[in-house]
Amino acid sequence: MSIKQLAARADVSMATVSRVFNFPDKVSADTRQHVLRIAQELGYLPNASARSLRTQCSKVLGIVLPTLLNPVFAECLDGIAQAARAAGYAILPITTDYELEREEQAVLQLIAADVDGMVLVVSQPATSRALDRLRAASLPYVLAYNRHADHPCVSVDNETAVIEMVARLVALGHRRIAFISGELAASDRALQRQRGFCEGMQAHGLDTYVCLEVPFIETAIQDIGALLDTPGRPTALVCSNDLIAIRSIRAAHLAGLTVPRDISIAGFDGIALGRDLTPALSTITQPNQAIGRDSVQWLVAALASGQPLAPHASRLLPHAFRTGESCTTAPDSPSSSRRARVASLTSTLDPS
Amino acid sequence: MSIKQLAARADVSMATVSRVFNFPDKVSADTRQHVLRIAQELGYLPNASARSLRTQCSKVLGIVLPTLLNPVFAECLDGIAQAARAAGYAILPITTDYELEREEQAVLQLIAADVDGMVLVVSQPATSRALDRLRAASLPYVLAYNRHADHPCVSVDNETAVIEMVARLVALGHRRIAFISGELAASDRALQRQRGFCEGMQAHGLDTYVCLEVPFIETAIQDIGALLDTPGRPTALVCSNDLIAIRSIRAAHLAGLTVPRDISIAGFDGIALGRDLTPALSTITQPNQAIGRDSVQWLVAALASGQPLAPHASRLLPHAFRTGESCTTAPDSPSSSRRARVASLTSTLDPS
DNA sequence: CTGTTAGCGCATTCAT
DNA sequence: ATGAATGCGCTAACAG
Repeated sequence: MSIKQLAARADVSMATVSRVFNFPDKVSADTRQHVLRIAQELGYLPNASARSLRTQCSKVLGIVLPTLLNPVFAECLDGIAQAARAAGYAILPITTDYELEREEQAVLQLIAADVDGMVLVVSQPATSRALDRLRAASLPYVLAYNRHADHPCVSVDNETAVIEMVARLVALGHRRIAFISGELAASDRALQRQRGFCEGMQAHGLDTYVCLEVPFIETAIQDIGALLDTPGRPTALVCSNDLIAIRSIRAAHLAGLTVPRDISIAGFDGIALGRDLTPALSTITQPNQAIGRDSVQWLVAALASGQPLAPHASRLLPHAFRTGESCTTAPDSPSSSRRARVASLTSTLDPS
Repeated sequence: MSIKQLAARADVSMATVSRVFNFPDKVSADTRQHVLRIAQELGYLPNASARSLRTQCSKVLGIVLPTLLNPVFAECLDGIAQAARAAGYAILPITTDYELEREEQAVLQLIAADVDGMVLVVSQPATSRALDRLRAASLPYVLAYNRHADHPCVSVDNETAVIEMVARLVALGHRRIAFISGELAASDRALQRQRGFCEGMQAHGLDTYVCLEVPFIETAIQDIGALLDTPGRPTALVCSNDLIAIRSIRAAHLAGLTVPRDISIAGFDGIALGRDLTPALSTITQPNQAIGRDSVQWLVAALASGQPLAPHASRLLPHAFRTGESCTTAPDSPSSSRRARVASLTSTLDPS
């Protein structure tokens, strides 16, 4: 079903049909109804490829994400999809599994696919070859979760968030606090969060702290278990993301520890599932859907206005602290009375 | 950068350039190298819209899913993305939030987007208007998770799986078993699973069972809690999916019950996260990524061969039982000794 | 308000 | 092995 056939059936010109769909106002009400009726009958739908070719804009956004298996990015993609739909754009998502080579391939494929712009989550904006390609093609893009002065970014203040989380744990009496992260080289977020942890600890004069990197999910729980099996084990863990926090809770359980009675565990990301866990996950929440939504809206606005996306206009969205049940006062802390523990179970003494 | 410009720079015809990319063998090695070198320099990438328009095939697959916020579909989409990439296809995913109207809109949008075929998860294949549209457009498609004699489907045997799960729980001494599901009308899977539950219970002469529908996630935990607060409360719950199982564990916790000591809870779906939970989720696993992968491979094979997708060739992928820690012997069962309970903690007495 | 025409970038005849 | 010409379906000038 092409515009030509429809035009023939409706006994009007192709241009009129085109106007009916693109500028309804520029057509008399009569002919508009007429054309629409026949279009309905014939099941006519304007062909996107032809339109893209002609207008040089595809109404498609390329999306580059590390993975969909981490709910953080699934939630973000959900936000992206919503915003894109609202703005009349389709999305073409590609996952990279944190592999730099695939980031670059993804960008090349999306350029070839004729996308109007991209939203991407890369590992390291500073050194990304994918971004070089993007600039070479002078395609508009927004980075989500990443943060870098030379690129337009939508993210949260990872460093400050973790500094604040450390302060909360310290206020709960914790002194031996460890930081658990995935592969640090895999993302700038992980590095920012670790930096925040170190700064936060030093700010409280706690300079002998542990940072544990658990690169492989297969062995993560064992590695964390080993840390918890030491005599001077930490009384609290700050985890670089919620999935690691969940595994840490499991590691603690396998080590015979109860969360939060024996050890407090905090996450980062605010995945929705964390609310439903037992114990409910205490975590730093980012507005994942909003990060996706805002990235798209900013990109679309730039596309519409023709204005370039200015890196200095990058947005930091607010983080927050979700009071769950996985953090409470330190076991050896003076305030760690029975009353305090019971209260923690009702979520009132969580870091707040 | 168009083929014309590249041809001019390389001092060959457009046709030759086209051959270099589509039929490298039909060009002499010399000119091929020459053209490729210049293409590299100029950063030439064949334009997808133009190619689609010309060849009438876009190398894009439309994907229609209920939501990405349930890890089941995120995992499935991951499998879809992998298989599509391997076959040289891009994907255009749209989520519908279980709304029939949006299923239909999605299909129309994807038809207009010129996709070569679709993989979709619909609510009710039997009555789906979206599928009508698809047949009207005579576009190849495969249904994932759905199961219906008139459509090509890739799914698991939901009914049998739940029957078997009931048998396992009965073998563990459970008699008062309840079934918890989301909105039954929202999907054929939910109905199949419930049917399996009823059959499974009757097969053991347990005809007084409870089926609880918790349509709204906001109140789900409270609704389940109410069920658990009754005197003759169930000793085991079979949940229609893993997210509900996780919420049930929480509901049990809030009701002062410990899982699995006081109550056993089983899920359905096998989301990866379930392994890392505490207690690890006992659940019926489906091969979510494989469901996505197989759907794509079948669709792509049909596209390549021109053969239609025969509904009777629908595939049932094998389900399995993941032995977690959320199920054990019934509290009032004779075999529910201390030893049995301890063993259950080490995952050896889970339904198996 | 409506019709005619040209061309977006490419793959594919048909020549050579 | 290579080149010239055509049209996929559509929109945007321009003409009327």
